[in-house]
Amino acid sequence: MKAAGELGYRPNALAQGLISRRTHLVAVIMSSLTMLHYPEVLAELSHRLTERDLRMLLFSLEAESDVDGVLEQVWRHSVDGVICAAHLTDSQVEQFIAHRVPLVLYNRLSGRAPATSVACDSVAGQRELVERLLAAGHRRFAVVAGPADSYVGEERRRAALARLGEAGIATVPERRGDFSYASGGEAMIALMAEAKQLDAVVCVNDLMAIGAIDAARERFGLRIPDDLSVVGFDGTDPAGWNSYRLCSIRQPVRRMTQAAVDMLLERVEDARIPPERRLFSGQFMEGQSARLA
Amino acid sequence: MKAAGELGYRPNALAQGLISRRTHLVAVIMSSLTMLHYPEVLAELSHRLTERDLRMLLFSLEAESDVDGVLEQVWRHSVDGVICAAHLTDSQVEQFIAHRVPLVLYNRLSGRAPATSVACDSVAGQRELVERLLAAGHRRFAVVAGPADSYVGEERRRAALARLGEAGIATVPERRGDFSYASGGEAMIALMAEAKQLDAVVCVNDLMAIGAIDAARERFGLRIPDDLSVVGFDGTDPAGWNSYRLCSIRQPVRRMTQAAVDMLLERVEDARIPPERRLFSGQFMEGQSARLA
DNA sequence: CTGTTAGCGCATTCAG
DNA sequence: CTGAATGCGCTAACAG
Repeated sequence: MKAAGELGYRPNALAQGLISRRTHLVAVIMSSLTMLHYPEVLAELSHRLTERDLRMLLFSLEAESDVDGVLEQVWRHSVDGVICAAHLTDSQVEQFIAHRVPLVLYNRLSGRAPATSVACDSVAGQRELVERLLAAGHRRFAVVAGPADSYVGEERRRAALARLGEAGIATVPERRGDFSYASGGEAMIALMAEAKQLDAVVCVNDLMAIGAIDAARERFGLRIPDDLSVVGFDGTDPAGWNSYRLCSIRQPVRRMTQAAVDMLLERVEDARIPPERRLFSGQFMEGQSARLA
Repeated sequence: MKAAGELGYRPNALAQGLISRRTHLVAVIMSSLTMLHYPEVLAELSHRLTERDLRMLLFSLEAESDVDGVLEQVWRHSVDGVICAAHLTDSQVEQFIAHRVPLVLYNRLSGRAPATSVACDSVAGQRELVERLLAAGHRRFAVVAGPADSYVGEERRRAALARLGEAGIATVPERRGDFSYASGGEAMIALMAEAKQLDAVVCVNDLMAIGAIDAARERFGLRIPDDLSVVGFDGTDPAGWNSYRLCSIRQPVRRMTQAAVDMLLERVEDARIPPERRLFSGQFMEGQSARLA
């Protein structure tokens, strides 16, 4: 043992993994890495994994259709588990059970197939945002939604529309973006063309809200929040920049990633632990992009 | 073979790697994942690696001192090669040679120990920025530098000061930040306190430039670029946002990551290929944050 | 060309 | 408690 250390011996992780059936590898699957909120998630995940003596095998998807290719690699590398922040079909979720690879879904729930997941409560967060806007007297709303196939995007959109419906506001102009800055601006411009007058624009993520604000200011000379309120979602760094001071819901990324890693590791150590869903509340950030009184 | 495919057989990557000595694993080492420029690099790297049938083992550093721990893991996992965007000491670079693991440095050069690297030409880029500012008549400059131990940060800082020196401008107030938005704002405030009057602030990255602009506007009511010119470096997404339209140098991330992967793979396939340095020119982005005429 | 065997570097078992 | 044998799943070299 001492001689080993002295001459710089390192156990070979491949051989160890091959025989012990524990590779200390966790695959992380993410859709769009550049989507502003994900870098923070990734950084936190990386640290939480390292703390637990796990290594991260990162897969990012150019198109959602690449998932099968990624899963192929995942099986071959006999990872200890997978954290997935991309859309999985029921059949894909079932493959994890078949391959006996523990899975934790990040910020999304599974469909029919039950799976362990950790998520930020989009519904509660989105309702709170709308609620506050309503309380401040806003009546003419518009929504900038995400792609129809985005889980969180749709959840937030529906939550916003539902809460507006409860307040008797049934017709709400909508536009879909792709979560990007540019699409937020385009949505804003389209909405302004459609609706003569707007009080508040609800965007399902911060980046589109930022794009919307920039477009509202530049194209229409609107003052935020005096002429128009804009709210976002996620609580990313740029949301806090002076130029925006976005009213948003901050996801507790630290605790969520911690939970994801903990839940995954539990199931690595005991595969019989049943699926579990953990929902975290987001924190309301008042900012200055919405008139709230 | 057909029966194999039918019953869903997958070759075990561990066993393959153990015997063939090719794991198709590439370790990517990055310092601060949240540093705005890196998510883009990471996304590109991921795609370029996937194209070449390689998987990414991602290590992010909380502190630069973690490097040794990371390298330990790297050796154990017998990766095919490493792409490193974090600071390495000469002794660490030499360990790669000893372990016969090909290494490509990203946006940094090695010290004494020769290593393959790909980088964006900071000196040329920074000189171009300063040059244009000088040509437009700016004389009273300030510099917002990065941490003293950052390779690119120092390179850009020295390039800016050198070019200013050539123009006969010897005394330039300086502040160091940590590349973050907040530190850019703080540096701006400190510089305004020190210098009575400023024409241009040269920031060594976009994020600090954005922070500086926000602080200049909010704390001092300055109009950019009428009252003050601010330039950044990197050409990240937020630099292009309407609120900033930063004058900056865009790094050709796509080509740089492509080159990094290509150069690495060459050396995986033939370990005798000698070290090589590839320097890419950044592209000047005029933006609207600097008065250039 | 198909079928067998050795061994990659370990952990785990068993005998001594 | 120390030491030798077995096999994880594969590839490569070998024999039939």
